[in-house]
Amino acid sequence: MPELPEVETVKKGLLHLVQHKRIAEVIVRWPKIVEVPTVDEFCQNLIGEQIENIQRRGKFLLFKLTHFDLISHLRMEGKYEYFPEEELVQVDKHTHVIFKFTDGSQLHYNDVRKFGRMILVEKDQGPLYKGIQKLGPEPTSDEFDLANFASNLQKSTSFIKPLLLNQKVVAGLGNIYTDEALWFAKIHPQQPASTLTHSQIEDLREAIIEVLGRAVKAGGTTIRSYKNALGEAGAFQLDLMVYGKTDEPCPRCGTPIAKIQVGQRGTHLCPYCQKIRGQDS
DNA sequence: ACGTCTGTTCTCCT
DNA sequence: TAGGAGAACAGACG
Repeated sequence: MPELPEVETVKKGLLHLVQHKRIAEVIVRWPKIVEVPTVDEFCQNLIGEQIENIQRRGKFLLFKLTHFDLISHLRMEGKYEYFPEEELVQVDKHTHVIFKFTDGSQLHYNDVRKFGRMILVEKDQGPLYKGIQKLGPEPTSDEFDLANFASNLQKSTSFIKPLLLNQKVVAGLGNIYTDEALWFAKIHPQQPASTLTHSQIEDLREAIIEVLGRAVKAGGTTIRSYKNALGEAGAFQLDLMVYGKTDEPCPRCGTPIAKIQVGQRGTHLCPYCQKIRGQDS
């Protein structure tokens, strides 16, 4: 479930449920989920830790504990599920990490594809983790300013879509919201980033901020729906314009939405609205 | 039944 | 060093 808006929604949900709880025990059922340190250290170090706060950076969750930062990335299908009491707990084959709290409640990390990762580092060292350190600005922050964005696009030799997906120019976009933002800005995903006109760059920046902002307000988007997972249950869903709408009419002009491959990723666009129309360079 | 696709990102290679 | 392919996994779909 993880682009920026979904992760933000999970963060809020988790904060509400587990802030100030103290960890009594941790069980790791699929060791590869824990990247650093060893599974034994991971479990040992977490005992007695209290969840002071939960933050988000790009698509990373950052649990601020008493003596550590726990970094969690959901990758493709990672989910958290909360059980208020032991009697209600359900462990299935995709439950890979179990956090038991001193009050008897539990937080489970489920991940069908096992791509998600957890990293435990010393207190306040989370932002130094390599995956977080290389992230571009948050799309809502002042850092994501037009001049800087434009300069990054001009320096690139790649298509605009793969560039937006790599997290370095701006953090938090994934396959869905990149397609949506490019549609709003009327930019073809395969337009070379360095050929975008200034007006296209302005439109794109606005579209990114707008699309992600609206998705955060809506509580994210669920493509495949699962029950009971944080950030999915009961949330409003953002209405998507192009993602997953292959052959449906473009909401702007009625032309059927096309699906193509761009850099290994399925890509949805309106072939009429989104023509490659940058300047030569 | 099999090939293809999937909300991600890391490593390896050129 | 930038960027493309493949990998890490499991399941849904036609």
